[in-house]
Amino acid sequence: MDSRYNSQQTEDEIYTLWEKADAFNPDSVKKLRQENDNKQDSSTGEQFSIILPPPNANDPLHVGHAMYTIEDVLVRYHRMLGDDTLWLPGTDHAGIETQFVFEKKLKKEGKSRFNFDRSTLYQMIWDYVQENSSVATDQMKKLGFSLDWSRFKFTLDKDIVDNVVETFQLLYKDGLIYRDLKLVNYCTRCGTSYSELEVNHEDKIDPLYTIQYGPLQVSTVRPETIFGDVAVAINPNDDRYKQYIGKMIEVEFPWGNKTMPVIADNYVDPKFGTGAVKVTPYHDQNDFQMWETHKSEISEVPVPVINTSGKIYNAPKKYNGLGVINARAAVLEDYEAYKDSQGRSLLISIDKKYSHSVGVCYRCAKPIEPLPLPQLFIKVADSSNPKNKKSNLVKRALESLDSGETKIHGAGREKVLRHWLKNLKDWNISRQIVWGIPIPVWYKINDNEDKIIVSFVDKNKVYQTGKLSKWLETTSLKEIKQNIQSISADISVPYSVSVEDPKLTTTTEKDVSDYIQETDTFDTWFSSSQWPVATLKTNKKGDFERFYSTSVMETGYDILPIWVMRMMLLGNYLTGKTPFKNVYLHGLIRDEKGKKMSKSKGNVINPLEVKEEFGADALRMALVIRSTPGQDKSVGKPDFKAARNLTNKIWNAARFTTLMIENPHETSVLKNAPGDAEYFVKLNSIISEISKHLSDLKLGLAAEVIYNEFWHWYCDICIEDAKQGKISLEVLKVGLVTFLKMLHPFMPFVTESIWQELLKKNIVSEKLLIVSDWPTQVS
RNA sequence: GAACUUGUAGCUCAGUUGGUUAGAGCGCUUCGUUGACAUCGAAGAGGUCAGAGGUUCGAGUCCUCUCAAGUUCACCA
Repeated sequence: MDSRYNSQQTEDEIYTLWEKADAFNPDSVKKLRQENDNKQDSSTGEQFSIILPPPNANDPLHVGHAMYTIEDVLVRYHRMLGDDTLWLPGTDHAGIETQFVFEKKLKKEGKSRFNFDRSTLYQMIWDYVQENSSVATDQMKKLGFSLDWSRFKFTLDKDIVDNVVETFQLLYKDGLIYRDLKLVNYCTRCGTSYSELEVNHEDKIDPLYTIQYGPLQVSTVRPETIFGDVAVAINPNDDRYKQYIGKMIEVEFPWGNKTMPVIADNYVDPKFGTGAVKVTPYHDQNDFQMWETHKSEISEVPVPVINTSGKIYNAPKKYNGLGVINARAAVLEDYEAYKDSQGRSLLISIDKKYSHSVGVCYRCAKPIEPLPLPQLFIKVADSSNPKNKKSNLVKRALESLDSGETKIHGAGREKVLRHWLKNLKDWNISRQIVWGIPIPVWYKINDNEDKIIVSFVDKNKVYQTGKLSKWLETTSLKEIKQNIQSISADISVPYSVSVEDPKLTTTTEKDVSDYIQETDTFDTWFSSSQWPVATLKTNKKGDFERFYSTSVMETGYDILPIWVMRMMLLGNYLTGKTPFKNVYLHGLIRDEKGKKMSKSKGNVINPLEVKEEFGADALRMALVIRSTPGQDKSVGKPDFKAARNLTNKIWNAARFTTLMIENPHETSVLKNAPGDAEYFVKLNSIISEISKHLSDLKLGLAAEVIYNEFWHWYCDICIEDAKQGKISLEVLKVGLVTFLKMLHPFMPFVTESIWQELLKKNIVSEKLLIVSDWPTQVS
């Protein structure tokens, strides 16, 4: 053995050794363990399973992914204990993320998604993802993760897709799906709507304009939405304006006059601005709410004035087609120039330092546009049918927390989760992108041709959009369907939920369908939220019964609401059982100074680079040692270096112990030295301590204890004592074997590599450390 | 406005149901190549555990308040 441990030389070789033995597959581990030392079956009969949070299929790993180490430590520990252990890998299609990246690529080539019909675009993205799909999985192997690759799943695998669609149908049957025209959070750059969880809020300073509004004055930061106004609102207790309540007022605009009612609503804060608010139902959430409650007082039917491209429409001609920012400028310019009949300006004042918070796209940071779109929603807290316990998704999830069926590990995160669950709004699951699972909803065409807007690429590869009725005059339905980009059906159009065209199943006529399919796809998180159920149901027969509920879900606390919570909603709904008994939420990885990592700061750690320089074991140990769930963790070069030094220490301790056993000196005692009994007492207490910490999911502590005991007890004291014959070489060997086993989950490569050396020298008998027995009390 | 988290050695952090002289890594000082490891060993300096009060035989650990930092949510015409 060399005097130094060389991680580069051994790691790949060791991983191959495990893979060849099929040591990650629970179906072969039992046999492997028996063969390992020709022993009795030492299975515990317990089951232990973790579903890997699927990384994006087309992205390389970042440090956050290296935290999968936590899962690997648990899995390796339980495998050695003799539990029936599964760690199931997969990757995610990451709908919006991936399409966004792909569109960037198209843009570079001078193209856009509007050049392609849906199926062509889908195929292009598919190919693109396939090209990159092995990046993430290869990297996971480099870090030593003992994932059962034979059970690998991709979120767009056909069986997974079928499963997700089936869930949707179930939800629909249970009355938990509805289609409604609501204001959704729409990003006009990404071209899709988002759920409330995907909107970030940023503080911004924008001018606040106060304008004359009939006899009242109102303040707004968004004058461009003024075309969509249908009323003015004041607080019911505001004495200044009481006389106007319920009255119609005449409002003068630079482009003409309009009469509208004054409504009274408690939402209006009399102390803010002038105490009067213009009501634009289709472009502001609060206005929408006010409109809904005061519908009977407002005769005018609101119209949207901003479209999904962020352009003005349904406005006076000169403004139509302008982008939001340009429209704002144009409106202001006109206000500045305009004088009313008495020569006064309608623009009263401008507060240039007005600070407010603006919802922005989590993906591209562009301000979110609240737009009225018909979308599909999941009722998260349906109480209309108390008999059907399943139907209140939120309640079920809360119950599983109350009963302890689901335990949350992570400083204070359970409270956060409960808060989320209690305040959760219905979940918008429609996304206007191609890269995802198509929604199995079909709209009836007959009698609704005027209510369905279609966009498609025509014969000449030109993007066309308009009412279906208009296009059917010149183009066949078949052709439109083949080249479809998107459709938008009015909320009044009847629809069926079906995988196949509902008409085709009942008619003998070919291609004379009376239905057209929704072009929206599911929110990626809708499929992700079924991941523990779907991966096990679509895998080897019996896997679901064998491994569900899973033992641990380990992920970052940042996706607690967006993912973990939703898995609880749907997992419980689908199976009546929690998808995971424990949720382990790791903290964010920060740099050595405790600063957040970001590309602009240049302090991002690439796990693969760390692996190259210090070895995978060092990376793993540095991340796990002294980590606590829910708490952020700082790591930097000194930490990797310290952990790398540990690999070398282990290597040398093994080397030297072997040397002593093979060439005992005169001072050595082979067996029964005076200190042996006391030594065993200590060793036993270490074994119990480490085992307890690992069973309790206290990995940071387990790692720290084993580090200290190995280095400062075994190496510094025991080896020195053995040199002087205070303890025997026999027990020193037992100690080495025990420590290698306990270190293995954390540092699998160096320990297995030493083990193979010891095997050659007949110092150990079990053939593979990875499937060896976890140490029990020695005597 | 609210909730949550954090405050322990120069730095980054552990501290397991309250229980001897409060720990680690890095850094620092002084020694040291005697059968492995200098990616090492030995010895050592360094902490009124943010502050104040309380519960207790006993508090870094539990409770209350104060101060500070961070995160998230809500509102924003």
